[in-house]
Formats: sequence, structure tokens, C-alpha cells
Amino acid sequence: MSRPRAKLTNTFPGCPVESALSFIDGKWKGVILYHLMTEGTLRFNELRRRVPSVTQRMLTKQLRELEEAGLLSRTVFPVVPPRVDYALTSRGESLRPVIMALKAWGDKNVLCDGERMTLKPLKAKSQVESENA
Amino acid sequence: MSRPRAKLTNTFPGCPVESALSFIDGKWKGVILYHLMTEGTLRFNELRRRVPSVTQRMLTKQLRELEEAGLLSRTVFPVVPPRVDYALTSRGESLRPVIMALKAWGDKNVLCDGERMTLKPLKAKSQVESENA
DNA sequence: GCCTATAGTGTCGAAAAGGATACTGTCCAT
DNA sequence: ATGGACAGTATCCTTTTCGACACTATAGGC
Repeated sequence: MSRPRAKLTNTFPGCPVESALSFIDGKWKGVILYHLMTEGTLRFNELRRRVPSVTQRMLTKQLRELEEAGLLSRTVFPVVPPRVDYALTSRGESLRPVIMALKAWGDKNVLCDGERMTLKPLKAKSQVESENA
Repeated sequence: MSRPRAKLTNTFPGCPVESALSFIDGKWKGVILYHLMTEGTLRFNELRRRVPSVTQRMLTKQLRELEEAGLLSRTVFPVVPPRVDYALTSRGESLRPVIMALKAWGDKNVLCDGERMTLKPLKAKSQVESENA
């Protein structure tokens, strides 16, 4: 397969997994979708503030790709200073189970401590039970 | 964020989404996990046959990364010809909801027709109802 | 004696992705 | 008159990813 990932499309079982992944591939798409899902429509700089480490250029790029993929809509208001709203389309909304599964897995398995990303230890069943008790 | 994606780890809401994504990032990890989830333990060449377009070198690389991440185990049998089994660990198994959500989304939204990957049209509610009738 | 299967490794190069930095233009508040 | 907020572009450069291809070693079958 010498095609870029976004154009990956051989037919084989499991291909749907890859093609779905290709839509949220890109360093920031996951977070962008997550914020739009949990907070609703957001403006460019609102997104920027929520994803502090993305550069302007990358945020623009990822948003354009998501728009092209039909996952979000971009609404420009002809006012000054400029105003641009980003909102999920219904196809974007349909990704909610995926994003939320990722979020749940990340919450359970990863420690985002600000310096390193570390895996949380797996819990034995007894530990889980005592926590839920 | 000038770190590679695998080391992405700033603290912000939505970070769990990104860090979860970093585990299945890589052009073939999704499919590999999918096949191990649906078929159980597989040998190197069995995986290769299930993912026809991956090269040997890339399959090896992705498998090693998944192993390092603790998502699968690699068992070498000292026989000749060589035999190496790949199986999900329990942490790998814990990704099942994620992979299955991706699979479901892909099935519903993408047409893998072997030449192009195209988005299926969104269904109006009435259409869905008549299909389920 | 040659081919096949097994599970890789090594090297090379192209392409894609991502980051740093500087720049645009208008309005408003200070 | 200076600076900031807004939503971007443009240019350049580095890093990362991926693929092609060649190569390894051993046993068994024809």
C-alpha cells in the first residue's frame, strides 16, 4: 500500500477499522472532536485555548481536514473582528461512541501527569471490587 | 508540543483521548488488534495473510510497538521453521470497545470498494426505519 | 540440488506530517 | 499611538513514517 493513510482502501476484513481511524488520524483531530462533542459549537480561538499546545497553523489544518471529511461545519460571520464557528455535523456527531470509548480507555489506562505519559497498573478484580465497595 | 505523538502528554481535558489514540496510531495497529480480537492468537504469517498489503518490515515494526506498549504478547517457540505467536494481553483486550466502535463506525459510514474509499450517504430516519421493518 | 515456508533484519530513500516564525487587516480600548 | 483580539497565511525546515528491496538461517519436500 503506497497510498497515504487517508486513501487506504483495500478490501479486507478489518478495513473498516482502518478507514475509520483514517478520519481521526492527525495529531489533533481527536481532541478537537472531543471538545466539540462536550462543549458544542466553538470559535477558532476558543478551540485554541482548549488545546494549548497546538499552533495556529496546525489547528487550521486539522479543522480544514475535518471539514473536508464532512465531520464538522465552518461558519464564517462577515464581521470585524472575524468570527468563525465550528460545529459538528451529524456525521461528526456519529463519531461520539468512538471518541467516548477512547476517552474512557484513556481515563482508565493512562496517567496524563503533565510531564510523562505513563500507563496505570492494571487492577486485579479484588481491587476493583474494593474500590466500588 | 514538539514531542512525537507517542509522547504527547500535556494536561488538558481531552488529553485522554489523544493518549489513547497514540496507542493505536500507526498505519496497521488498528487492523492487527482487530484480527487478534476476532480470531485470537495468530502467527506472524497468519497476520500477514490477513493484512495483505502490509510489508514484512512494517508488520514487524507495528507488532514490536504494540508489544512494547503492553497490548500484546509475543511468544517464540524455538523450533525450525520458526514459530512466533501473537496474542492480546489483558490491556490489549481492554481496547476491544474502542476497536469495535471504530469497526461499527466504519461499517456504517465507509464503503471499502477496493479502489476508492467513499463515504456512504447519511440515512434519513425514515429510511432507517423502513430498513429495520 | 532447488524450492518453499518460517520469521524476521538492514539499508536506503521518498513522502507526509508537524513545528517555528513571521506576516496580514480591521476594530476597539487604553 | 499603541497594543490586543480575532482568524487566519506563507515560508521554511525538521522529524517521522512508510515502502522497496535485498538479505539471513534452517528444515522438509520434490
